[in-house]
Order: sequence, then C-alpha cells, then structure tokens
Amino acid sequence: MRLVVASCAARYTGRLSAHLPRATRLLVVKADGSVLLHSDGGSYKPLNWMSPPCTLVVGEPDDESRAAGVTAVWTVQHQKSDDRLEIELFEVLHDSAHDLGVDPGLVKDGVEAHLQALLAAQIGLLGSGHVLVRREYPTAIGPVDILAKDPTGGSVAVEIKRRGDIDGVEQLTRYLELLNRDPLLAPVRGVFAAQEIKPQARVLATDRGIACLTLDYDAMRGVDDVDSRLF
Amino acid sequence: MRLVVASCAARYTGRLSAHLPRATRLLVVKADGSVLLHSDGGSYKPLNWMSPPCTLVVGEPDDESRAAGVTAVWTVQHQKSDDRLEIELFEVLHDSAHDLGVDPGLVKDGVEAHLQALLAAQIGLLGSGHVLVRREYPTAIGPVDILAKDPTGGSVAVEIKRRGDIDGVEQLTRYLELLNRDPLLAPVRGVFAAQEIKPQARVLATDRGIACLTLDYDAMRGVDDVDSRLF
DNA sequence: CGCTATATTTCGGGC
DNA sequence: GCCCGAAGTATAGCG
Repeated sequence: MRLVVASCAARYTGRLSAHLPRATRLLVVKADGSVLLHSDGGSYKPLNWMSPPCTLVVGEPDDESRAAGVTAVWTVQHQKSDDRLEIELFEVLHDSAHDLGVDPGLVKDGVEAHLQALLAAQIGLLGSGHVLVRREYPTAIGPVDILAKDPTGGSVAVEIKRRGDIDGVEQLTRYLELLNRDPLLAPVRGVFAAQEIKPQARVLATDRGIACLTLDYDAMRGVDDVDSRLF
Repeated sequence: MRLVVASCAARYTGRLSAHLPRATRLLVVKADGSVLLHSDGGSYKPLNWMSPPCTLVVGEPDDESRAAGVTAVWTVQHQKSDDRLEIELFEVLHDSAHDLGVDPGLVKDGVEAHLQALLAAQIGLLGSGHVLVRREYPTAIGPVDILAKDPTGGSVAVEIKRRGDIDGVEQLTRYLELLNRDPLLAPVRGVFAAQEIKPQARVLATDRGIACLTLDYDAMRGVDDVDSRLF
C-alpha cells in the first residue's frame, strides 16, 4: 500500500464525467492497483477512486502542465471498461509504502436473522393463537421468512426486514402470489414485519391487503433470549 | 488527517456487532474525528469505520492487554448513537499527521435529472403532439418522473432511467396502477425511457403494454442546451 | 458467472 | 430536518 499526501487535481470519465479542483488530499494506492482519493472529511467514501482490476501508470507532465506546477500525472485505467481516472499531482507532502499482507476480513453477526428467530419464538405477536409452521418456508422463488397458521387454520406468510421498504412489500407480494396457488395453503394472508416501516411501504402493503407489524427489537430480546439458538 | 499503519484488532458494536482479527492495516483519522480502517485490497469501502460526528479517545491498554502486546487502545464513540469502535493497536509501523484544508468537492455531470430535464424540454420525443403536464408528478407512493398528454388527450406516465432495468419497469407499473385509478387521468399509458434498456426489462415492459424509448443523451444535448437550467 | 438482496450503506434533492 | 430515491453504489449468498 502506498500513501501519498499531495496537492492534486483529478478527472474521472466512465459511468459519468467528473472532476476535482486542486486541493490537498490523501491518495491511497492499494496492492491490487486500486486508487482512492480522500479528503479530510465526508465519510468513508472517497471523493473519487478506481476499483480493481485497474492499472496505474505514473507519467511526466507535458510542458504546459509542468509550467502550471504539475510534478507528475497518474493515469488509472480500469482493465475491463473505459473507466479512467487522471490525477495531476502538484506539491507532494508525503509519500510512503507499506507491506500490509492479507487481511482476514470482517466477522459480523446477523440482525435480520436475529429478528426472524425472535419472531418465530414469539409468534403470538402476529395475534393470539398463531402457530409457527416453519422458518424459511421454501417456494420456487425463494424461502419465505416465516409461515404460520392463525387460530382459524388460515395460513400467514411473514416477510421480515430490519427496515421495511417498498422492495420488501414487492418481495412478499411475489411469495403470496405463489403460495396462494397451493390449494393446501390458500388463502394465505401476508404480514410485513420490520423494525421500522417506511410510509410508502405501508401504503403499498395496505393497498394490497398486507398487514404491517412493527417489531420492537429490544422488547423482543427482553422477552426471550434466543441468541444462543443463532450461533 | 492522521495516518497510522499498524498491526491492530478491532471491535464494532452498533447497528450490528462485528470484529476484526489482528492484521496490519491503514488507519485514517479525519479532521472531523471519523476513523477508517483499510486493508490493502477490497475496494473503496473500509473494513470498518466510524462516521462523524464521533470522538476518538486514545487510551492505555490494561495489564492483560499489554502483556498480549497491545500498545494503545483507541475508542471511537459516535456522538448521537451507541455506535462504538474499539481498536487495539499492536506494532505501529507508521504514524503521521497532515493538514489538508477544506476540499472543494467533486463536480459531476450527466445524471438522471439531466435526462429528465432534457426529455421534458423535448417532450415531442414521446411522439408528435405530446404536451408536458409536469415533472415529478406526485402520487401516494412517490413522484412519477414525467406526466404528459398525448394528442388525443390521453395521459402518459414516463419513468426515466440512465440504465433501464427490471426494477424501473416495476416502479413504473406501480405508478400506472395508482394513476389509472384517478378518473381524471385514466387511462394512463406508460413509457419507459432510458439511455440503454436491458433486454429483460424490454420484454417485461412490452408484456405489460409499456412502451420503451431509448434516449440518445448526446443528441438530446445537441438539440437544446438545458444545462443552464440545471446548474 | 449471473442474479438477488443487503448495507454500520452514503449522498443529494425535495418538501 | 425528515423522507425518499440514486449510486461510478459495494458486497455477500446462491443457482
């Protein structure tokens, strides 16, 4: 990994065209050739970058650029597309290289899966008398998060999201369409369950006769600690 | 901006829980206090990070950690949530600080908004005699990019994408379903307009009676320079 | 390899 | 400020 802090200007052409006026920035060249241009704020997203696989060529400025103070020109060309990032370096304040080796990567644990386990354990949240049929009930287009039976014996399909968006309602709608073709299950009601349901998603769900259920993660954790069943 | 290259391990708790086993990484501390942990590959996304506003506290390791080789402990706490990133530093290979100043930021052009402005200005591309009703026509589930009238007085809803994918057809379908319930508008025809329409999207659109319109960005810019109205 | 769904998404625009 | 959609989205899981 090479770290350069320099006054620079950049131009990107590819999916879009964009340019960066001259300013002092951090340039990171990773082992795979990818390049990041970071400012001293914003977020984890660089101002501009080139994703691997790509090739960095360090060149000399032409006379005009040199006269304008450019000391080097970096051309980063993507290997599979026309994406190209051109960086003009002016004053270089820092330049160092480091051997980092391979990274074992981030180890994370689930949230949506956790919500699913909690709701399965507290299936009564769907309404008194509900019974769990199974989690990850398989269909031709993918598993439904939860399938349950209500007290009258009717089927209930539940789609669980951390954040309930329109996409989730669409997903549940597709499942319901398929499940309702199964004479052993039909009619199947739909329940859209999420920690937070966006207004538009609620409108769409209601419009399609799908019930919305807001899940209180902390309250559900308090009722029954199912963490051990997940891991 | 502070740059540290060090062998380190990290633990994040917040929206999720995750940890990073010990390895050599780049740690970037930005002027706003945010921290990025980068490996020597992957992409522009860090392995782990803390977004601003947050506070970095550098502390001493306890005896047990010190015995294990930890030389410093960084605690990065988000100021508005419980998000917390804890980093244990072992061997430090590099440590430097740099004053970058304020960045003017990225200047980009040529996006969906631009296509929308161009098509609104050249609404005749939908067919001779079409008239613009309005851009961003509101519905309960979000605004339709363009609503127009055809020469017979019929309504036309247009969804614009840079790349026409199935998602866009689904989105337009939802809008059409809602718009067609409005007796003042119905029947509403749909037009799916994009610089490039994927074959699958075209098939789905055609199947649903939605017309496809391929937009020639350069040609549209040539006809009428509306850049000044956008920027 | 392609498609699908998620993300500690981030970012920008409209209201 | 919130809400919502787009992103040069990136990334992981599956078929």
